[in-house]
Amino acid sequence: MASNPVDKQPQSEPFAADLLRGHTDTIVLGVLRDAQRYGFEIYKTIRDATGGLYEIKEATLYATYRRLVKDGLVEASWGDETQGGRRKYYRITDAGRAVYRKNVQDWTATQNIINKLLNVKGGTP
Amino acid sequence: MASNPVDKQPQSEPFAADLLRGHTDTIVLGVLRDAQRYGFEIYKTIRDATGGLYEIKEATLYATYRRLVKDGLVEASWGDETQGGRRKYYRITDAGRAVYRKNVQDWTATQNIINKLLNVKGGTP
DNA sequence: ACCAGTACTTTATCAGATCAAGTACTTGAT
DNA sequence: ATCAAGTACTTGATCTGATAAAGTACTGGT
Repeated sequence: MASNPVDKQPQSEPFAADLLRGHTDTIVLGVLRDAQRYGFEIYKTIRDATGGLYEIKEATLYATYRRLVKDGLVEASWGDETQGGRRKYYRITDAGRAVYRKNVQDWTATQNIINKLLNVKGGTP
Repeated sequence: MASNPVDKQPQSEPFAADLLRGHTDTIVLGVLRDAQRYGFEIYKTIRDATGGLYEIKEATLYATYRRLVKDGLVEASWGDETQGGRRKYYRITDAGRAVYRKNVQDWTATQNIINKLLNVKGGTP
């Protein structure tokens, strides 16, 4: 009677972000490369950049911001929205740019490694 | 005086495997696609496939095997090395192949997403 | 006998992502 | 005026997966 529990296949459920684990810092640094942005703006930028296909959760991002600030890769300061609606702005530092460049390289290497490993075809031919 | 603490740059330290977090299962499934293998063999295959550049730690892999077996994606059985030197062999199941295919697709999508996000150039041009 | 390598295992720990909830303000609809 | 929804930020608890560190047990070379 088709009691098959494999039923929902929502075609494009928001991505398992765990696949990106370790890359969030780099993604945020990338978004900050050319302009300062406030936290929620970064969140929306990432969310919208993939048409909602992929989303990094707010909690994840705000934790990331804290980490990046602690490590000196970005600087933070409150905007002067005097009439309410506070926004905390983030700017990338020189150290942040250096780390960003390195991480992009590592990411390229990682892609190559995984692509290679996923093609491992068994013994020597 | 060059008291710069940025000194060591070992050219190619074994990779930060955390960059692959979430992909280990898929990599192992990939190695098992065409033949059954024992645990340590999988470990060496992965280690050697990248010339030692990248290594998934034994503890990580054995934990992965357990998880894959629990989820029915691989089957395990002891080899009949009667004179000692026990080896536990792993075989991919049909469910495992299905998951592998799906994961490879997800991985491709993930690459596209990250590559896109790392190129986010700011506002509309 | 000893050491290095093969082969498997367990326990504890850590970082990063997420859940769930909360605070506070603004704007649009009724 | 009030209410819901969106903007914007924050916190604490929890989960997963990777790792360190240690151990067991066997084999082959010196």
